Amino acid sequence: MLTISRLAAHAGVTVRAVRHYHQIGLLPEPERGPSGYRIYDAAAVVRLIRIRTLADAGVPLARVQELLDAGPDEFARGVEEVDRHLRAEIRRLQENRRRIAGLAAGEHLALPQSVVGYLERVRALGVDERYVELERDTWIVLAAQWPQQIDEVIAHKHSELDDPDMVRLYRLLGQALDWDVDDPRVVEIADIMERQMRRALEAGEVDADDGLDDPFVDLLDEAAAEAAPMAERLREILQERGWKGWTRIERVAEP
Amino acid sequence: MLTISRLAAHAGVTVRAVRHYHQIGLLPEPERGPSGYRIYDAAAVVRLIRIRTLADAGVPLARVQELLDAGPDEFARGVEEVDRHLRAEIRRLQENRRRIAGLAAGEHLALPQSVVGYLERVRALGVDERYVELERDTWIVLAAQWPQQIDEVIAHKHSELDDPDMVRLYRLLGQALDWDVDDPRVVEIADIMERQMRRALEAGEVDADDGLDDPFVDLLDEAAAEAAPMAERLREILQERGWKGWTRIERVAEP
DNA sequence: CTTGACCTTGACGCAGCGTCAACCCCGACA
DNA sequence: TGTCGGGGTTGACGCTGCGTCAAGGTCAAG
Repeated sequence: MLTISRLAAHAGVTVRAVRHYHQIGLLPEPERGPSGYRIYDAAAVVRLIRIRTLADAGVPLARVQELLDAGPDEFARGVEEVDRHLRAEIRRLQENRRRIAGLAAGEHLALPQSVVGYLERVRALGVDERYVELERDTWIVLAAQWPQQIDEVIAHKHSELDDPDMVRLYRLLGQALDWDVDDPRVVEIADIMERQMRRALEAGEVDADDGLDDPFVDLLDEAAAEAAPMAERLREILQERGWKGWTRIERVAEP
Repeated sequence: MLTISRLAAHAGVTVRAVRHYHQIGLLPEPERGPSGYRIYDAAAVVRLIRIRTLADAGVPLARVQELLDAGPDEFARGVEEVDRHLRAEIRRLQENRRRIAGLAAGEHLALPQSVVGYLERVRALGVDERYVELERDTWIVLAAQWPQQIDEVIAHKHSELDDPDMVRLYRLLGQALDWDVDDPRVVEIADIMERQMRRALEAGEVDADDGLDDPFVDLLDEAAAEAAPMAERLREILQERGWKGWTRIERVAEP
């Protein structure tokens, strides 16, 4: 005869768990002794061990119930399903581990390796850290939007950085965070941007059907603009010259 | 400007989850429009994606809070810990998969491969299926008790089966389930058992310090005895000859 | 002006137990 | 024989991370 705590110990579970299994009918209530104590036999140990084996594998207790009370064929099918579930779960965790791996390197979360590498290159150019952080946040959102295409997009951004004109642009943007609203140097930024936008447009690199909806693009532009006082002035200049957009380039009018 | 459902969609979570994060202070409550609607900006999307990245990795929300609001060093340490946790979880699931693998082969749950193989051999000898199930249940309990040593124990049981005397014993035990209480053939079983017990004792195979407590051994014996009417008679005969025990052999008196 | 799709707060529900609380019981020791 | 420590009993609330009504107010389109 076993008391509840000895039963639990033999099966490697807690007393509370055993009582819970009684409550939900997973383990039948045993006879009681004259004192009201539950009195178990060896069969209860066996059943309890089976329950734990399935439960440890992540099977919900309700399903455990079904499986243990089912015939051998239904049971076999259930076990196969459990194994599929385990495999899927393992894959999910491994995927998460890969994603987590990038941030241990220092970048602040939720970015694929490729983007982290790109940001590091930008930082190495001497671009202001605050600007790098702005870019980073935009990339976090974009990476969530296009989990597939992000590596390709980043590869293209990398190639853009081979152009010294683009490097100069980044450096200027970094400095521009501290400029006054009417700093005249904003014109140089506008010049470079116009060159680059024109080049991109001619190279057919501008893709209007990028999976982003317009209001969302506006929101990203707006967020970027909030960071620097001169942004509004830059927008005006570019608009006068027939350009619109930041996150996504758009040609709105011929000059 | 984003409404809650568009925010949720951009980050790949449910509206309910976003509200939950507000409730627990994980995501700050944004401004409200004149209608009382929440109005989000791009920063909220970024924060929300970060939250999900950590939460998907199994980090409890309270810990997510701490990590996101911590400095980069504390953050790095936290991420490393998360990775350790992920690795441990993956190992646990893989271990469960191995355990589950055995039962897919048909045996009814909670047994290591070695035991499944042993039971199959016994079954192949033509031993009654009901008796095999009795053995199986005992092994489930024993395997839970000695997860390490079980393979060794089973290897020894395998070698015992090389003895035709032992094979005969198993077959008789299978048949004996249907015998009457006073069937005279029980004597043959007792004879074989005595021979085997004596042999085991002389070979030094009997280990009193096996990690099982006495009441538990008695319980297992009792459970086995309940299955067949002749069991009690068998016990008496063996006791007269100075033997005790079934699950564990004990010499109680010289003849 | 009506739809139908959104938004709001508030509340209860779920698994799988952990953790009191308040009480009873059993065996050992003085 | 009392008592003491370590069992047992039921009952109830707590925890995480939301899902899911309910009972309304709002927004944009037709």
